[in-house]
Amino acid sequence: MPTENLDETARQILDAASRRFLHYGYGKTTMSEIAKDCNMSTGNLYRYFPSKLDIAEMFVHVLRREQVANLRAVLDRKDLKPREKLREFFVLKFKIAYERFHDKPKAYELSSELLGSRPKVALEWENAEGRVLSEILLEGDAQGAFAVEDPPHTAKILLDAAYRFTSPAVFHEGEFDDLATELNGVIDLVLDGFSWRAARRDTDKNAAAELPA
Amino acid sequence: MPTENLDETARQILDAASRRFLHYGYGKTTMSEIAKDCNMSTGNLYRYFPSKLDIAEMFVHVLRREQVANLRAVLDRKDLKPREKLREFFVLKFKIAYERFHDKPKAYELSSELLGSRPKVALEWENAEGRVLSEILLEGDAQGAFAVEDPPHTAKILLDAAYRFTSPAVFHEGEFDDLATELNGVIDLVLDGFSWRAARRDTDKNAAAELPA
DNA sequence: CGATTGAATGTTTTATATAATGCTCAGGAA
DNA sequence: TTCCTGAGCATTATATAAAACATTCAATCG
Repeated sequence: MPTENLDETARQILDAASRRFLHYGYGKTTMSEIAKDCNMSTGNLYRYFPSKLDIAEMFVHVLRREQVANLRAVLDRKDLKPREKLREFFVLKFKIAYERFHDKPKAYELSSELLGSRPKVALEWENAEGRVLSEILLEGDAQGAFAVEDPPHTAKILLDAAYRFTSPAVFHEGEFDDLATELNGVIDLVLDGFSWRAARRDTDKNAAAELPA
Repeated sequence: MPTENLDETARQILDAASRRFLHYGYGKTTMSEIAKDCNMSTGNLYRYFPSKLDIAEMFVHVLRREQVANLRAVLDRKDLKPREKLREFFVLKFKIAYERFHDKPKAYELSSELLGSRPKVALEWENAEGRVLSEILLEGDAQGAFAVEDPPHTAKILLDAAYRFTSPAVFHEGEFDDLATELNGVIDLVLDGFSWRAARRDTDKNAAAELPA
């Protein structure tokens, strides 16, 4: 699992910075500390990263890649039917958001800081996850579990509906189990919506078969 | 429409404070300014309100009452069917949240300030709106449009699903029309979910009728 | 010549001093 | 007794000075 296609020195810098970011937070780690950890001067850091913020961006980029990979793994599970995959996708996304907020406050602080000054990063993130979700929808559609005409659009709708539970920007105050129960309630309703659409598509198909132009 | 069952003097104080809150924001209005507007001393303010924050709380309480009344008005509209009422409820709630964020930044600031130190206020708010939504669901259930076993619980689920668009805590960056379109997409899916549940309940009923124990 | 350094620079954070503000209360007016 | 005042106290916010910081670049190294 190669971290990135990065120079050896750049990797070293990123590792040192990552350790400090996680332990002390973005604001409390200085460039000279990172440089000292790497036994080099501050000036040299700038040969590998344009700025401190770019180191942070690379840091969350790595985190994000892991998360998207975890979400994509749901797609490959043979033991789950499409509807179960959909549910698992959102429960996992919720878990990730909840844990990061509660167990890794420094990573949360870093994300906030970054998203404030680099809004594009959030968009890329959403798109990457939207693509995974679209694939789940497409697979489910092929197997007749969903009736999805425009997977990317429907994926967006679903991400909206689960926003409360999965957005890194929302403050999660309740207990994990309580929130998870509510999220499952939302998913139940959404899945029933898909059931209705699938059933209606079938009746339309039958009607078309009975009345060929 | 009596503002509150408040003392005349208390009303005067609340009015003066409200004007300043809206114009200058909570942080930039001082107790002595409010007192001066009312031609009284600062000390006297405390005979009517325990603290500045309590004046603010009363202020948002009044705002909230208006909003909940507007939402409740949807319930009484004779020209709308239950499903349309449900959609109108959420579109209106979205409008309120969007406009307050964009057109009344001071009121938004005040809400944030208050919700930070008085979390209970937010809960009361949610509950009041949940009650209105429950009534819509109950009415729709009676007319066969929805199949809702536990209206308060389902109301919570629905508020969760629309959280992205209706929460006063979420930053609304997109265009109004784009967000409204997405919200309607969520509602479409949710309504299809209700259609499925209603249809399923009917078949269950028929099955029970055909097989009387 | 590419890689690295570390002092110099302008900006941002932080520490400190100062002013403003929320709130209390002993007393006065009605 | 009820309502109100306004100076005084403790706290919070603002302005200012000092320190730390991110970033640059001419000079050095291998």
